[in-house]
Amino acid sequence: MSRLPETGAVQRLIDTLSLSDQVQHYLLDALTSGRLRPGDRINEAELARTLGISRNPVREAVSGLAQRGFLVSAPRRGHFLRRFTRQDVDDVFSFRICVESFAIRQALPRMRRPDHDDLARLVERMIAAARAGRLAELHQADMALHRRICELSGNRQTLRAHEGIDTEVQMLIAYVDLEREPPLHSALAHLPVVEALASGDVERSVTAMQHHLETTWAFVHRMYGRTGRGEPLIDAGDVPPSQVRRIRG
Amino acid sequence: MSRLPETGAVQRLIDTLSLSDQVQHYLLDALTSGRLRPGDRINEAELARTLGISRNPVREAVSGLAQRGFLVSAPRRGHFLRRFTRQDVDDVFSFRICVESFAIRQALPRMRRPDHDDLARLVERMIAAARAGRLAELHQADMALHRRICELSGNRQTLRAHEGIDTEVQMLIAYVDLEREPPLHSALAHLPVVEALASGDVERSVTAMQHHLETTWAFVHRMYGRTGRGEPLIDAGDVPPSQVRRIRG
DNA sequence: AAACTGTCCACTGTCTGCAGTTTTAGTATT
DNA sequence: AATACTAAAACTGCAGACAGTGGACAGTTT
Repeated sequence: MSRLPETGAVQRLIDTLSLSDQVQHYLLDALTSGRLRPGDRINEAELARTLGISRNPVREAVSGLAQRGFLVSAPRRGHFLRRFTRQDVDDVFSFRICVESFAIRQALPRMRRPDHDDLARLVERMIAAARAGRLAELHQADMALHRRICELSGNRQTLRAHEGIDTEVQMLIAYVDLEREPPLHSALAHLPVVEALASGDVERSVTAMQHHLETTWAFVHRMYGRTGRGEPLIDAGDVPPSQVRRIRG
Repeated sequence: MSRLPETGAVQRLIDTLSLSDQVQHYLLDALTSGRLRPGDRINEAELARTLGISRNPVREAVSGLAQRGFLVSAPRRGHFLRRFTRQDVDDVFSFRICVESFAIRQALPRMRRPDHDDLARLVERMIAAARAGRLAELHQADMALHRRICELSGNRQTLRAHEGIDTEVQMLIAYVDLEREPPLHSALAHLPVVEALASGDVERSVTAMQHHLETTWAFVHRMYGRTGRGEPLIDAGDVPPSQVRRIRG
């Protein structure tokens, strides 16, 4: 059985992802799509059975998501989807403004004509999608736009940070299936940003982006009950159901 | 035997971390202390034997570190400690400035007298350590100071991002065992930051911090060979040794 | 009725074993 | 001697299994 020379290369294209990675994507999709809801428990064995694989890849995937902060782990009890408080919303969005502003500052001086065209196309796609009522595509192009700006910054740390934020934002808006901004409004909101970028004016671009993000922030913020900006910083939101264990009095 | 009210807290001290977590700490220490050098391969089986445990916990730990970006994984070939380029240094430090400036902006309005005292004590400890030549303690207090500011910001995203940056910085400076800044100079450099914070002036504080970080940046930057800010963004530094595989023919 | 105790079940954390791939060492060939 | 080829060794990725822990429930006691 002479192994073909290309086998290696072909393989690399086919089986690119390990089972663990596939499980992670599966879970991330479940998380960001709202199929899994905050507080939900991840049952490793059951998930393994469902996917028809052993528990090892599942464990690696789940443990990775926990380390990245998307799940909370309770030793010997399992992993749970995070709960979110109003403070989490504020933390994520304020930090997001910080990161994306920084991305613009680094990206703009490096951007060339085709890059600007890229962004413009994305906005056009958003508008078209919004008009046609294709919300999924609108949402996807939205993320792509923000991500692209971070890519253009050329700063890997920025891009990495943005990935985390992005996932978190999706989780935030997934489980309050919100009447969000009117789609078209949401699409048009990106226009000033791209135009400012095209003008080459850094400060104007940053301001435009900040304004856009603050608007989104406000929409999401409104969905979350009063959970206390002023509350103690106890990691409260994260306790799984029955961990509310009585402190005997 | 009536359980004492503190039982919960005590438990948390007693019940040992999972093996995976212990392995991760072990590896993180190896990474940041420079005991493992860039390009080094992690041999799961060997590590498991060394620690006297099975490969599963090791795999989970390694996989987690890879997902957090501290190791690079080559499918079916193993995990390797990242290599760093000059661009990595620039990315990390410019982003660090972004994050810590943001941390100051959020932290300062929330800081009270005891918080300022905390920071002041840390600087004193640094100076004392520097004078006494206790470099490890100096280094530790240094990290604690920066971390404390992020904690005081009350923003979990900021704190999380800082943890990643912090680890990366330690890896950066661990493997070029550099003749760094003179210890005392390094300690004293934090004084303006803490003083500015105490004055309550946000902009002055941010400026002081930026200046401090830029100085450190310059020191580290100097250690790294010319690898090209202008080079393509190919993830080049990360290819493990023998991946330079011959293209037959 | 409330609280405590003991038992049972489900699940996590960990271990051992196997298959397929990559790497390496050794051998043959030019 | 250097290169191409081959066979063995090593390692990763995954599967299956076991032991110990935590949670739920029922029975008992105050």
